[in-house]
Amino acid sequence: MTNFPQLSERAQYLLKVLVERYITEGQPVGSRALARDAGLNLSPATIRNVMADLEELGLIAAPHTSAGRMPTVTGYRFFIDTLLTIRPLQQDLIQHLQHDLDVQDTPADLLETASRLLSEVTHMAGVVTLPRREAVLFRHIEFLPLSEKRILVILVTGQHEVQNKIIQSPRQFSTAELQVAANFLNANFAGKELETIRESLMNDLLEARDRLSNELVDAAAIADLALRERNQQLKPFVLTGEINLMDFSELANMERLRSLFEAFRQKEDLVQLLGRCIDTPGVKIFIGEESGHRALDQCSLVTASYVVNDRVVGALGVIGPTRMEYERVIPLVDLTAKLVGAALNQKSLTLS
Amino acid sequence: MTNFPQLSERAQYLLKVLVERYITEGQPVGSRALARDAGLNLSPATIRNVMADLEELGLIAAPHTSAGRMPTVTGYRFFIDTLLTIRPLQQDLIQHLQHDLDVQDTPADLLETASRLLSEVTHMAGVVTLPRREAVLFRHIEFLPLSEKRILVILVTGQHEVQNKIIQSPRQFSTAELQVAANFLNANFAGKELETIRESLMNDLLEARDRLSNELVDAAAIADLALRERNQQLKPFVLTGEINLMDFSELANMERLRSLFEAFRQKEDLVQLLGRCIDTPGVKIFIGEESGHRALDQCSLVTASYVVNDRVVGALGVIGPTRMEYERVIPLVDLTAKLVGAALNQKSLTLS
DNA sequence: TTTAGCACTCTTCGAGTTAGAGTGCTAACC
DNA sequence: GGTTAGCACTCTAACTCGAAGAGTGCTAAA
Repeated sequence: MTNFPQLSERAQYLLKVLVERYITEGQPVGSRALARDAGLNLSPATIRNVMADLEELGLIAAPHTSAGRMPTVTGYRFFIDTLLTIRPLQQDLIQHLQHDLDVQDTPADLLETASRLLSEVTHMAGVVTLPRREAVLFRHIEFLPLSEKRILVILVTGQHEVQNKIIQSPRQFSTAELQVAANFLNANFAGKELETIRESLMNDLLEARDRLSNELVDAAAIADLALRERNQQLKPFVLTGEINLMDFSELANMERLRSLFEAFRQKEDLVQLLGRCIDTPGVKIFIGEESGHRALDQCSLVTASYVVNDRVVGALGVIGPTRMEYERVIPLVDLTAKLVGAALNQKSLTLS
Repeated sequence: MTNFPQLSERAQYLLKVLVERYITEGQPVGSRALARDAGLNLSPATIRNVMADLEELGLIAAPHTSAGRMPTVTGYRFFIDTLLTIRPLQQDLIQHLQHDLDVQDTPADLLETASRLLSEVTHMAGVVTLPRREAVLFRHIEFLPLSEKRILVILVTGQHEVQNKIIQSPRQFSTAELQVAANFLNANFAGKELETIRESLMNDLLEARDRLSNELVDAAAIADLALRERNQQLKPFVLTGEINLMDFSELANMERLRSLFEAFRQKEDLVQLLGRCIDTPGVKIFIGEESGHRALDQCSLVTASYVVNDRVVGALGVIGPTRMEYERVIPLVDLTAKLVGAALNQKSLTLS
């Protein structure tokens, strides 16, 4: 956390007023306007002296000589860390969130809803990572024969997530054979970790191929294909409301916007950034260049990690211009993360 | 099809050259440039006379007095309908498409790939509707108990599509009970139409409640919930590469772009438009305002319907600025539609 | 029918001007 | 010492102006 002990109470207060005004107006704030807003009965000249100090410290800056001042990244940082007065969420908004995030639905739908809510409430972009699962527990598997050697695999994990893919089997299997294989896997491995299952199957296969029943060999072969490389990471997060960002004048520049959207499409930068949030619990904020990603230079990212079964497994947040109403966004992101965590908690309780 | 019999061969040829040049250059075409491009050994003055005629007929227009001419919607229409020389696709591109669209994958992934290919090859936006299924055939169902009265339903249809949702059952069921219910449904209804199954179950239930086994009553109750209202229509098409559209100067306008992207998000306009394509087989083109949707005013849409089992079930295409290389895009869309149809055909052959 | 010639129109771009906003500095004030 | 009025200064935004360039339409001649 940055600190500026050399700043007087008054200077801090004036910085706060300046940032607040800049956030609502979007225009550099001049000394006259600030004098009026502050309500301290000080003349613009006095204010100017203070502003010069603040500029000296790198907290505010002027786009050019004869314009007012606007907060720098450091200025925002200090504002958020020590000056911000969080506005509690309105009661009806809280209820709205609780209602929408409590519906009994698949995890995928829940995250989609969360992302949509974040973007709708803030008029910015909402993002939610899929929960991380170091331990993906096997719950249930189903094989359906398609034409020739193709098999439709349906895999249900302990988190009630359903994945399906088509595999090419080495030879054609009958419905009955596949049923036997699925039954075997379901009966013996429910609740075990996915990778462990594969390994153990492969070991059995190598060690004792001769002594095993044909069914078992088949089951192992298919299971190996079915459990190999899951495609989870292709869609690492849900992003909603990107186009809201077109409405902000500070982003309304084709090149900038293009590279921002390109970053959203490529996903890597955001994944990396959201990954950093998962390490630390609570709300985390990246202002402008703090993110370290060019495309996000003009943006801020307010995130919070969400917790399922006492483990931080994902992060969600809001992406918008640096000039955003942090005092509203922060509690919103915070609450949403808690609600998402709670909703997912309910879901992953049992293997009944 | 529009026709202009009053146009001389020469005038038509000049129109063609003009449109082609406008498409590649993006600038209004003047008489001097057109004279050079046409290679007819005519002076600019002569060309000007012809251009005046073309303007009279509403085929070209000038943005202002002293600029060159550019095609109107009518001009593009006439160009496409009667002047266009289709450029055959390059052999390696054809192979690329065949390869990528032939991979054995789930239908959802196939459509995703098709959309991506369309956008990547054209540097515009690609769109693919999900196949329409009047008759959704039941193939297989699976019930997994979650906490309390919640049940995870996995439904596989005849088209190898996997849907999953969570339902609230009237009372708690054991794994075994659910297994019995699923077995009953799988054994008796595979290959039947989804709605028919629901109706028949409900009828049985009403007519002969007393005489039926408890298992059957339970199975019917759960199946009713499980088969009710599928959420297919929430995602009616796959759209890719929208951000490519930001690179076109004629669309590089915040308001325009914003409303275009908004239309993409709301989906209705596009659904309606693509729906119109499903009625007629073959390639269909909407130029600018022809689409009848404000947001698409500056865009053209080149679509083709795709056919599975001799039935037109979907459409796909490319969205870009009216100024696009139709002679390349048309055969691309055409071929892609055929390949998608063929790939889906293979998949939905059997219930084995 | 084609073409050269020419007057005309319209856009684009840079230069020049002005009005306004806001600053920094200085000197006076409490 | 903190505060303030006054003032010169700077920079932007918006406007005008003029010149250059592109392209047209019309006319009259080939």
